[in-house]
Amino acid sequence: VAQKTSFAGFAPRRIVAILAFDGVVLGDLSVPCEVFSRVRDAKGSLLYDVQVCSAKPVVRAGPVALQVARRLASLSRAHTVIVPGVDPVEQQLPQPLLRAIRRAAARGARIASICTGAFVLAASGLLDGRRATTHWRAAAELARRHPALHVDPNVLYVDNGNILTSAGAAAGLDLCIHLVRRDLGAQAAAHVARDVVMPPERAGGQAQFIEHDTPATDGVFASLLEWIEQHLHERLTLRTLARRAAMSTRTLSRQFRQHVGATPASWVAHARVRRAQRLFETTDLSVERIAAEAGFRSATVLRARFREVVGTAPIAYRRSFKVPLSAG
DNA sequence: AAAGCTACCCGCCAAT
DNA sequence: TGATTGGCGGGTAGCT
Repeated sequence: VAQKTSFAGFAPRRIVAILAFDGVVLGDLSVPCEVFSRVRDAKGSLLYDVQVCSAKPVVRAGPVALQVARRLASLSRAHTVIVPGVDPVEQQLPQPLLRAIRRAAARGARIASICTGAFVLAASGLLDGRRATTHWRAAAELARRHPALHVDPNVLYVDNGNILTSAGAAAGLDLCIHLVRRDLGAQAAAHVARDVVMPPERAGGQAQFIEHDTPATDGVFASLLEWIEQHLHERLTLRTLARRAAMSTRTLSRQFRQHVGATPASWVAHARVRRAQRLFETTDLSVERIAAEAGFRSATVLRARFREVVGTAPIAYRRSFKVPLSAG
């Protein structure tokens, strides 16, 4: 049950506690700092109290050492706890940290992880039996180390109510905006999104974006994925791909799933949407034309698939993401 | 908008 | 003998 104690005309400033620890990813730490400390009411006063907390006064973060003023005890008053990514993910996490997270959750605080912060939440046991996401590159490892989770590498973030996880660093931004929307409504979310220069379409909804990178794969599949990219406009059936890879269709489906982590057809479908996205961003081509370029059988199919994956209509997407040509 | 069709996906199993 | 392959068939997702 979320705390919604507010008296008429007076809303308590919510405490957002951001955890720091050895190996914390600086980008993931700073994004929530930026977002939550920019949210103000109409009179201009801050609506969140951002507090960075750690188990010890100084923590190591890549090339720098961070001096952190607050200790874990501060979590006891937090409305929301943000867990940034950890690198490397294999490292031992201090028990007091995990205990503090569990205690905060048990108290009813909202817990959200960014990127590989999901490994910290998983280690605390809070994600057992739940759907979760993390950076796509780490998704398989997360699933391997914590079989009790349902890891979904294809979404921006997963909202389980009081436990949330998000994908890469950029998705952490989406997650923070999402939290603001839950607390204060769409208008406040749109306002802070504008403040950090995030496009309104992306800020506005349940859109679940796909990360654009291709997974690291060995020989045959790397070149097969490459070949797919170059032949998206053609008809790519399982049979075609299998012939290309010199395997039977059965073996291809099996190997593809094993090495790439997706089925051939769904991979091709996503690749087509990504291609369409890029064309909408960088060209003025018609929907029909882009459909053809990206290998959709019709503009209708493109609209459906695009909406399904990206969460917005193609034209609306273009309106907010079109990259302007540099003015001369 | 509904129905029929096609291609996909995956469990199963014999063959390599 | 264990691992991988590839054909088969049924259930189904997505397109026409």
